[in-house]
Amino acid sequence: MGIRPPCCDKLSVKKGLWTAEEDAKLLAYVSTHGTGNWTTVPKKAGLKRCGKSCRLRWTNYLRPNLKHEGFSPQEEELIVTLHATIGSRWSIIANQLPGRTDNDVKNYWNTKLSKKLAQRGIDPVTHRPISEVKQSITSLHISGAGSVPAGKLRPFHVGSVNRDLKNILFPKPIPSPQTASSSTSSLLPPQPPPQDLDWIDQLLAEEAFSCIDETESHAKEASVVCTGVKDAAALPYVSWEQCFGKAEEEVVGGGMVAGGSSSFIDGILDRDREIVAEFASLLGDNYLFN
DNA sequence: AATAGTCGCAACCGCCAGGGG
DNA sequence: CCCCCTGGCGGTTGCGACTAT
Repeated sequence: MGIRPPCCDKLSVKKGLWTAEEDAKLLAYVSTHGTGNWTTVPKKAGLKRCGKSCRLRWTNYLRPNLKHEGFSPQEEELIVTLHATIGSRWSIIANQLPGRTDNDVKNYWNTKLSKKLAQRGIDPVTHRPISEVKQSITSLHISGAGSVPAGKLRPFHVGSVNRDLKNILFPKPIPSPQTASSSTSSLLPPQPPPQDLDWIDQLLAEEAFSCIDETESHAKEASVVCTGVKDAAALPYVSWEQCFGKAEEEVVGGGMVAGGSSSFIDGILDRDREIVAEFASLLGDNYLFN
């Protein structure tokens, strides 16, 4: 890779905050001539700025119909939901928020939302409970090769912040009557989170809800692994701690748990493919996997 | 009142993809 | 097909405003 030439003559270009006069010049020029070729805009508008800087100033601040007030709870919800789903693709997220720019959304995420999530014990990167993320990291260290027991892998989880979107992406299976009424189980039957919580509380409540739900099914899977009995339905219920304890011993001992286990990275990649497929319309065809 | 620390936003930087010659 | 230019994007930094000591 060669050294890229600068996008403009940096020595004669002004940097830093824009003055009201510069804003007025840029606004006046773009209002009458449109944006067109940004590299020629500063010269034609009488500005000692880089074209790139002009474009940024226009799109992030001067463009009409931009919102300059704080983010509403509904906008917060949407940002968190979309970030949980597609990650830090700020331009795509911003496109779903009329009047907001990618820079706005990115700044708001970095300064407010990520901290808010972290304070509530949610990892802002994975949107999973921090304790669970730490445990996954510990497991990675234990296994060394990057493999984790089956139960350690949970699907990438989206909170309840946008129910319509979430129901499309992650339809929750209706609990079977058997599961729902299993009063003999040492685990409480899964209860849907109450509807009157704020979005972060709901996020936490659903995390707990899904942990219970998935822990039970993973325990069944692990039972098969631990006991060697193929038909999970025929097995007596074995607690998750029992099974995972045994599985972890095998991992520590150098052996990998057979069946039902998968690579941590593979799990992430698989989920990523699913997400990309679901959001193909937003991401464009280039992101589709063959 | 002075200083240090923190926060939030605007802007910059470097990389990449796409289009045109 | 290759090269160059431009626009777009995400990560990072700079700096003023605010708060705590």
